Amino acid sequence: MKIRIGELAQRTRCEVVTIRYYEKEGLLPAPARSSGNFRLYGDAHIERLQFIRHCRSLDMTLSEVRALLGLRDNPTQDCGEVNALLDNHIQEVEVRMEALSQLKTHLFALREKCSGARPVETCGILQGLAECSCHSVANMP
Amino acid sequence: MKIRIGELAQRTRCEVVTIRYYEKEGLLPAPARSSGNFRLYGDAHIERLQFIRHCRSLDMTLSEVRALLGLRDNPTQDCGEVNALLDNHIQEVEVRMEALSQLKTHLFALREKCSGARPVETCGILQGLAECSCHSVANMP
DNA sequence: AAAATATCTATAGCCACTATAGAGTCAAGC
DNA sequence: GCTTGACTCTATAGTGGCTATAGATATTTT
Repeated sequence: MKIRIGELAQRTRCEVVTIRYYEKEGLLPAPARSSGNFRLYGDAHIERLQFIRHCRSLDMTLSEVRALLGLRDNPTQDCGEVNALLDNHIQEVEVRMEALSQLKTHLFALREKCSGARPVETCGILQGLAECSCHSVANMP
Repeated sequence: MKIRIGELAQRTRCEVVTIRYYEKEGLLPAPARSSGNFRLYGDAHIERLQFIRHCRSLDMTLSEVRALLGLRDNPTQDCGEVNALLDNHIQEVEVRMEALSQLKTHLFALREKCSGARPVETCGILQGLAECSCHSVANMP
C-alpha cells in the first residue's frame, strides 16, 4: 500500500514541498522510490507526518517536534521528558499571550489619541509614536 | 550636534546592525559621513529611529512602519489612513490572541492525557499527538 | 501520439534581524 | 611616535519554516 507524495499531501493536508522539506530536515525518513524515482510512502510515513503536523498545529517548533520524535523512536523508562517538553511549550504560549495582551493595551491607548478627522500634522497617533520609546520591543516568534 | 552610530544605538536601544539595516531598507535616510567614513546622525535621525522602534515595539511590520513614515513625510488632508492602519493592526493582534487562546486550550487538553510516570509506549500525550490531525495549523507570524 | 498532470532537483526568496570575517578609524596611554 | 583597544566600515551568510520558481522527467488521460 504505497502512495506517492501528492496523495500523502492530500491525506495530511500538508504541502508537497513541505513534505520534501521535512525529509531534508531529517524529520521524515527518506522513503522508497518507484522505478521512475518518485517517492513511495507507507503507513508509517503517514502516521509520522500526521504526528508532525499535529505538533505544528500546536505551534511547536521543528526542534521540539524533533525531540518528541526522538523520544518516540527511542522509548525511555517513563515519559517524563515528554511531559516536561509540553509543559515548557505551554509556558511559552502563556508568555506570548501575556505579551500580546499588553501590546493590545498599548495599541488601544494609542488609538484613543486620534479620532481621524484632522490634518496629519496634529494626529495624536503619529505624535504618540514619535514620543520616547516607553516600552521595550516585543520579541515574539 | 552629530552623533555616531554607537551613541544612536544607545539612545534608542537599537542594535548598531539594525540601524544599518534600516538604512539599507530605506526607513532611515543615509546620514552624513565623517572624514573617516563614519555615519553622523542628527536630531531628526534620532527622532525618526525612535518612531520606528516604537512602532516595532507595537509589533508592526516594517512595511506598516514604512507606510506610517510615508504618511508622516507626505502629510495628506486628514489622518484617516493612519487610523485605518492602526485599526487594521489592532485587528490582527486580536486574531492572533484568539488563535493563541485556542492553542492553549488544545495544549491543556493534551497535557491532561498523561501524568508522567508511565512508559513512553503508553504515554497519552504521544498517542494524542499521533491521532488524526483534528485542527488546522496555526499560522502565526 | 499529444496534452495534461504529477513529480523530480536545485535554487532563491520571505521577514527582521543576527553573526561573522576582515579591514579601517580614532582617542588614550606609554 | 607607537601600541592598544574600542569603535566603525563593508560584505556575506545564517536563522525558521516554509513558499516560489525554473527546467527536466514521469505518468496519466484524451
